[in-house]
Amino acid sequence: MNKEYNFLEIEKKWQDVWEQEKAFAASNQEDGRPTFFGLVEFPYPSGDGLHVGHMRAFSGLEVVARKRRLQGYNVLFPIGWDAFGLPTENFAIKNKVHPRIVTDKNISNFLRQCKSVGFGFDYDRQVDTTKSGYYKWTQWIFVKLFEKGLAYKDTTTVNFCDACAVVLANEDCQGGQCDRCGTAVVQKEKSVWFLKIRDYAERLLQGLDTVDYTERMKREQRNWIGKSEGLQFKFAVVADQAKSTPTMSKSKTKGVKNVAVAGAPSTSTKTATPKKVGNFEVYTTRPDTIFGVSFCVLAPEHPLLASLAGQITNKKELDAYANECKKKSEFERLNALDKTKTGVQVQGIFAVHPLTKKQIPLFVADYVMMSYGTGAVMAVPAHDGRDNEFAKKFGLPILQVVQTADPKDTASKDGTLCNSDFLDGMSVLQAKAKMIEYATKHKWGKAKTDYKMKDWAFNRQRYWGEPIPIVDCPKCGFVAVPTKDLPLMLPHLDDFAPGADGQSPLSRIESFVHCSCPQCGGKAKRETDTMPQWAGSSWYFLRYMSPNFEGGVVDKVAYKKWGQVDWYNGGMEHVTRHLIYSRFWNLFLYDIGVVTHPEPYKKRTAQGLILGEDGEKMSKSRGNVVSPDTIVKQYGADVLRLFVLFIGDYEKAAPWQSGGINGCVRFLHRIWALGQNLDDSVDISHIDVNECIAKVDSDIEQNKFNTAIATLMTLLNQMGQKTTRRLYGDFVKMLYPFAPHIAEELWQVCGYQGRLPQAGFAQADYVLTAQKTIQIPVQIGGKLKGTVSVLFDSTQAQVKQAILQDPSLSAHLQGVQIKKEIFVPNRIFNFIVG
RNA sequence: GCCCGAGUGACGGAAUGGUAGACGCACGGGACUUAAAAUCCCGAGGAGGCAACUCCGUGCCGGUUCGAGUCCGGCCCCGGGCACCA
Repeated sequence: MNKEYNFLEIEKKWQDVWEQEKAFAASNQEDGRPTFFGLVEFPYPSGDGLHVGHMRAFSGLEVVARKRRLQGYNVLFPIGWDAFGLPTENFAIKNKVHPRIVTDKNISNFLRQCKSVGFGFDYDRQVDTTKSGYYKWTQWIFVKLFEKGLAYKDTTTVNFCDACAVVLANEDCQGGQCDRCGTAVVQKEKSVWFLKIRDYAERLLQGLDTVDYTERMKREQRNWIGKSEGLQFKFAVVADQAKSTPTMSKSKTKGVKNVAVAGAPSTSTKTATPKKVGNFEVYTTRPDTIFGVSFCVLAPEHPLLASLAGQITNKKELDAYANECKKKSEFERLNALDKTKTGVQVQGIFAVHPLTKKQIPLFVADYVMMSYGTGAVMAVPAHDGRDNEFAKKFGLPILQVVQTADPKDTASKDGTLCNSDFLDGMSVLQAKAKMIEYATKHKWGKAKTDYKMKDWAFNRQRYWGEPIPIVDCPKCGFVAVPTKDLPLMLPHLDDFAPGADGQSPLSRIESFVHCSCPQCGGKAKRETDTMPQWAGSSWYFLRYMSPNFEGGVVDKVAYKKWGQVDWYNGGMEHVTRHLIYSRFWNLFLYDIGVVTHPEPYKKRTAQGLILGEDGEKMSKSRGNVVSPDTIVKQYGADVLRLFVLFIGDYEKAAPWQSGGINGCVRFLHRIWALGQNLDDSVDISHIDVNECIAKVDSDIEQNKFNTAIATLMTLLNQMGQKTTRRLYGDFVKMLYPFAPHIAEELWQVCGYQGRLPQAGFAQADYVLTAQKTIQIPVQIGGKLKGTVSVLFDSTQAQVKQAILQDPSLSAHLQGVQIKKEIFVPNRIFNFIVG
């Protein structure tokens, strides 16, 4: 071999070979090989193409997949396109091109880029969520959810993005801003389809104990699900006798009994027995503090206010306050610098404490949310920061009921109960349990588990999505489109801009809207909203197993072969979005017998972002985006692949440094040059090859690609100008997962047998021809004084002898009293002196 | 406010409680060259010293240990997640 390293030529050559050979095709046949299913998040094919961040995201499992192939695995490493969604639609509207055309163009560009860096995806298994053969099954899953009562339509207050003109799920607007465009989300009353993900909250939580996700991911998901345990109970509401007339109108509230509350309220000076006019429920996680309740707070939109309008004497004032609150967007409420409590007392009625029977004032305040718990809270100002702030502002009593070691630490949960009747002296934990038991026994409350996670708002008022396969029949109500009629095709449309009135573009197509009811055959109308982008991505990993299967979501034989994803890598931003949704859908498919694993992914890791050279997140508006095309053209695919992994810790963000690329370029050139100097007479006994192989092997398994590459660089440095054929071959094998083009070429031009992936991974069975010598640090009195050169695995006596024979070291020991010797084999020798 | 993660050379980053700074970049010196680029060799945490060597060094303060970047306690700062969640 006497050729220059020409990456353009080599990379083209091997990419063609791989394509012709279908080198990365997974086999659904049973052939005795172990299987590996590696999954990367399928990209959204935007018009901007892939950026180097995608490259890094894919490169991690690409390396693992290539290594598995060397190790003889049958590898499923697929790629696909999450192609429905707003950016394409917006681009289409702006440029007056159909989203289908935009999508196809973007996909072919993404595909070109993936192939140009030599990613070993199984390109024959591509899935595209916008193809009817795919979304047929997305719709089918929705129909099943509907049939099982897990999809329902409800008119309620939902998150809405004015700029995108769509309803958003909670997961779509974390932090109060629209995920897509950053606009502050507002609350709007809408009729919306929901999926009952809350019904799965507990199982989604429990399932986390059975999977290998990083602790951080599990924590974020647990946090998002937001389980809490406490007591839910009723407060009776009585009319204020002083203000209401004896002939006051009867309450229209259901279940209200006009029965006097037993026992006169001790604080009340009124002589007449107060009339019970209603009740409301509260939820608390601190039932132990119930004796410290000095008022209650309702959310501004709490239904009690409407139902007791007759008794409430300041209804107008309350309505005005509620209107004020509505105007504030969620974003404003979260980010307001001025978070001082506001509220209005409800005049004309009082709540009755269930234990002390005292009448306590009732307030309306926007720090209580209608969407969590019962929309009403018992306020314990001594032991809750928000209640405390409110009580101070409105001059309400603050009753301490938990004594803590530090008197200032009122929120502490390690205190002892006081001023609390039969709870006095108990710990917080004991008192909680006692109170729940007491309330249950006396039938005025019950233990309750609540979750912060909300049901999944599922429809979008846009064109470029899966049509929701539901028919609204005046006689039968909502009826699902029968399976035989799926897919419900997304009709072609020339004007796909959203309606000004927040209506879906599909509602303008008469022929689509008007249909006959699948149940009674009568005239009916179709649902015209489409599904969110998360729908298609919630089950795509299943489709890869049998991408063209027409008989269902996944072919049972293929599922049996691949089952769970062995290793899924993606971004942290999807942990409380896509990852939760897809775990939910998979669990549902498990319940209806489509799949047999309750959890879709055995293991999940996340890559860090590649930041721009300025240390900021890469974005077009900042102008700091690096395109892989430029790097591939200038330095080659292998250099790019190496560099995105060498740049830093794979799981942490790292800034792009164009200067650093040179290191990877030189590395490959030096490898190439060394290949021309193979000589089996070279002594390699100074190189611990076994250790290098073991290190590269284990580093790859732990996403520590930067140190795996560093180990290869060190090994190359140690080999110097000449090395043996065997060692060089093993080096090329280890290089293969990272830089496969040059590795395949070197394997061939250096005359090794066979082809690379079949050649196996490097075997760590080198026989050390010379005994290994190591340097052991010597400490005297805890201070490092030097090192001593000894054979590996020397005994304490041997090392000590070597130290005493070393003049500079033994000089340090002259005239000192050695009290103790600490010897850690192959690590350290430490003399403790007196 | 609550919960995480991190803080190491000019820079990206390495270090099962055992020689801090692997590997790389940038840098300095040298070789090759008419010259430059490329390549190769050498150097390099800081301070002092001709030198051998000495002292100081992983955000700050304290502790445990023969020995701490690593473990513990208390801060500071940065990044992330959740957030009037009852």
